[in-house]
Amino acid sequence: MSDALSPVLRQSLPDDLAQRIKALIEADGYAPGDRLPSIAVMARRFGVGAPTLREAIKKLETLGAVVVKHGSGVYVGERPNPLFVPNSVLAGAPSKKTLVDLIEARVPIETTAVALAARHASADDLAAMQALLDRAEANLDDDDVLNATNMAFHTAIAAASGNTVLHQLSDVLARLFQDEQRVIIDIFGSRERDHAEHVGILDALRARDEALAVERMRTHLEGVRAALLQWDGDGAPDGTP
Amino acid sequence: MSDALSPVLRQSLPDDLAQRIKALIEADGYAPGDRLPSIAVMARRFGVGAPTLREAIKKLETLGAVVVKHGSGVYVGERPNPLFVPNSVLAGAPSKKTLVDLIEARVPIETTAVALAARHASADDLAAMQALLDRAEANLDDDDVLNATNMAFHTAIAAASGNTVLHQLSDVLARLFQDEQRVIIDIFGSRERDHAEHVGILDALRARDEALAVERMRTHLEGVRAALLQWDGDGAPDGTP
DNA sequence: AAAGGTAAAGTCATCAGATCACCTTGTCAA
DNA sequence: TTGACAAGGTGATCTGATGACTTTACCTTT
Repeated sequence: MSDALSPVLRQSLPDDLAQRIKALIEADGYAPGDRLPSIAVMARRFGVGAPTLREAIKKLETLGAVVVKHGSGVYVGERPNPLFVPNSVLAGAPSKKTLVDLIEARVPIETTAVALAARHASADDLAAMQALLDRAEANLDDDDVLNATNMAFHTAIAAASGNTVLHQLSDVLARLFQDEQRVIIDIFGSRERDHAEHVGILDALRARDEALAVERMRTHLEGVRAALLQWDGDGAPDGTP
Repeated sequence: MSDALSPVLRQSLPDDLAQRIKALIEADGYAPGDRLPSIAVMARRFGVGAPTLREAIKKLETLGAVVVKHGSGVYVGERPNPLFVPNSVLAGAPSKKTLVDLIEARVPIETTAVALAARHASADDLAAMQALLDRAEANLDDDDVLNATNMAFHTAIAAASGNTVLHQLSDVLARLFQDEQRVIIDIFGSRERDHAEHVGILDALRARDEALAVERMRTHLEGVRAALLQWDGDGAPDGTP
């Protein structure tokens, strides 16, 4: 029935190697940040040529499993085993429609996350969020830092939900949204309002008021969405139909 | 302030090439399935060595932008520009906790998608869903086909929502869940019930009954979640903390 | 003329060896 | 102690060549 006598399901060598390197990382207990054996050594050990091994490493690098530092070595990535990764080779800026879709998708995800966080957030989680808000408040005039910090705040909430998938989802979506967030902030000068809303969300979390936290998160995101809709964006033509 | 005189922000050549190839695809109007110039030709044209170009292609392949067929050529992928891609080098099976997190994350996403689908689904969308359900019903005894078809049904709903991000999210999450879905189906023999629930959801969509569709989708997913919680899974140790 | 198999050309897969660029570290001098 | 420098390790990239796989065109056979 199915393709029986296929050529032993010949997976490409680099793909196979990527699996093996991944297995090696797990088996030998390499931790994030650790340096792996040099490419030359690994190539010899696996009995393959260096260029082939490089392809395997390129794949792992694309998936965030490893980080390659020229002249230094190959290191285990911070999150060596993510469920999914953002596309790092996106063509041009996302269209306005994509941005709206993005923010609309964040609403259900982040409201769910904040609800769980209201229940599960530890004292440490809350402290970390507070630290982020403090940092944001101290950098209301530095858009780079502010933007990164705000993003980290949203991600911290998702992390506190205790749900790995929601956490990773928030992380990826926020990252995709990041660049454009800057533009929006620039245009609408919503720095103070955003910050105030963040504070409100954290307050609700501290009070363990799930419904309030959800409502404030929803309002917050809807605000961004409204700003986005007003904006006469000149995003590149949508490359992802 | 920031690192001013960095070495011109030297991006690696393969990464740079990946961008350029992507740009080439867009600029020259290559459509999904089209064959790109041969590796040798592209290498010459870009003025780089073949192994280097291969690394670039490996990256694009990992991100789903292109598909490489041995002895045939390099082709543009079906979805050349996804916002994110599932990790194709996951270490071992996901833990039970990850699976529960996965299904819990699907609830807000797919209920939101089905709500939008109730409003926006076209006649064609509904027909496509019906076709999938027909195919599922005809294959209740073939778990491979059944599973793939059910997954396609969920994805079809998300597609009909009109929201690209929700669509891609559903797609990726369903794919991550797919392998384990089989185990669950096997254990709980929920083939008929699942199918009936799918039919119910489609009925609600046809009736444009948003609330009902949402409720049925929620019930459906909660059922899977409940089954999962009952299951004494022996998933591999969680590799994604 | 049609059908089938075969051979050739094109393309990806992989290797080997070498050179250059970059980072790290240890040494030596001030 | 401090600073500069020099050497070794490591990744980055190129060239050139060989093998494997696909596709296609041709040629033989019926």
